[in-house]
Amino acid sequence: MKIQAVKGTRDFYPPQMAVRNFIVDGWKTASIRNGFVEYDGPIFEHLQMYQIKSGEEIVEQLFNFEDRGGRHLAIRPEITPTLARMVNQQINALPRPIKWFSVPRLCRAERPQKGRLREFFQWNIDIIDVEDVLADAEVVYCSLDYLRSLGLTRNDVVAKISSRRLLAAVLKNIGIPEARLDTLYPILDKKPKIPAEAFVEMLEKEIDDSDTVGMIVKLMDVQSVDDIPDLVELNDEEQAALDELAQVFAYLKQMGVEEYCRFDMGIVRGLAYYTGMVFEIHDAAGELRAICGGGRYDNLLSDFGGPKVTATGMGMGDAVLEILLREKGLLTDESVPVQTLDYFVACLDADLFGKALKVTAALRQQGHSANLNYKTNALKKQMKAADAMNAAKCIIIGGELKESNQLVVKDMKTGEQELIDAMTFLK
RNA sequence: GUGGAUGUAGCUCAGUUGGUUAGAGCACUAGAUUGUGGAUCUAGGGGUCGGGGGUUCGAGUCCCCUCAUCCACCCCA
Repeated sequence: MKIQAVKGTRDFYPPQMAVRNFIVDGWKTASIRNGFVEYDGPIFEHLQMYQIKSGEEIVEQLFNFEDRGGRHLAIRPEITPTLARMVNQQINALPRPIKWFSVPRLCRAERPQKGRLREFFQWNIDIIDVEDVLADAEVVYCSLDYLRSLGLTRNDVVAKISSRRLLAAVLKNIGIPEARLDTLYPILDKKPKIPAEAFVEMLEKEIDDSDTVGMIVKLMDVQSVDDIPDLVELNDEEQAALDELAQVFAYLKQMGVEEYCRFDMGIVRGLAYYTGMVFEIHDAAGELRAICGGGRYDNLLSDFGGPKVTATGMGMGDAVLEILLREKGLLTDESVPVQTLDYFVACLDADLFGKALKVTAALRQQGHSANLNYKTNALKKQMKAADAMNAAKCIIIGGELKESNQLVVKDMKTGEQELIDAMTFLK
């Protein structure tokens, strides 16, 4: 009976683990560089927690189960609800603003596809209790900061930024009732992914008035924030939303990443809970799924039973990122840092094996990484083993130990070797 | 849930109009070489040809079913 890995999961053999660590370590380093501190929660939560934000239907997309106490639980498909729960629990004790990051392992019961798996890692950063759009700009900046640190340039990636608040205000202004907005968002979100005619067709199904449909199409094609006043007469709410978005861009310019950023009315995000700036970072060619996405969600904490505290954040999965980095030649199996060994201890004579063990243990005791062959076979074999483990130095225990209590220490890189008194290692 | 493609060794793949005991390269193990690593050469281990059924004297090859994987759709927190 041969059992294989579960659909949509990956095995991380040492080479793949090195790649994963490369990505995850980069995320953590970028987070810390940008002033975020790490948190984590349990990998399963009450099923109900995911229904608050995403509705009843979400259940079929989750791995859920009942525990022996009859609790309905689910493996986490995202960490934002956990974050909301944790922050709410200690809201009065936490120093503000809260800038937290996490790299949770998540599971979703979806059909696997390119860049989309059933188990994956996702870098999350969130800033809580900062009303100023500076927090939104910081989230975008931090995402770009990481991508830039990998060697991706403005020719490789683009941050597409828009505003839910602006979109809602404009739609209301052209006569869309507020209650219709939530059904419209997923359609608008699709616009960049489908042909223009299909987009119009979908809109016409929802909206009877063809003038309104035409206006929406025009709006969605707007290339710059400055063009919006030409299309609609701005009311106070629209003006405020527009100013706010302009401020996001102003901050990003001050931080020197404006050439990565672009206004894009087509960035809507399917979910209802976004309240302000929304953004996605895509590969410049637009061939892959979004590398990351996020935005402001000022109502989430109160939806989870907490006080009304503002929040903004982003999530970046490892799957699309890895595909992009490999395509760009910024990640190969050879380019990833490999695990190395400080000392490999080779033993030439079975009689001396006890000494070899002693030296190895002493090296470990001193804080070095050290390893040895379990069999005393040909030196050639042992050198090969040392090489395979990326040993920096190889200690050879042979006749010199018997004759003058000395060991051969070979530098594996230069090939040079010297005789050193055994006591140097054994003390 | 829908559609398409693909399943032969750990990996990448060959395998003729159906014909005897299923092959190569890489990887792995050992040896050439009992005191010196990445190379070379030699040898070895490793396969119920995804699984089941059918056609046939005979199936890796043809037919049916099934399972799995990948890709696209749906969805995408």
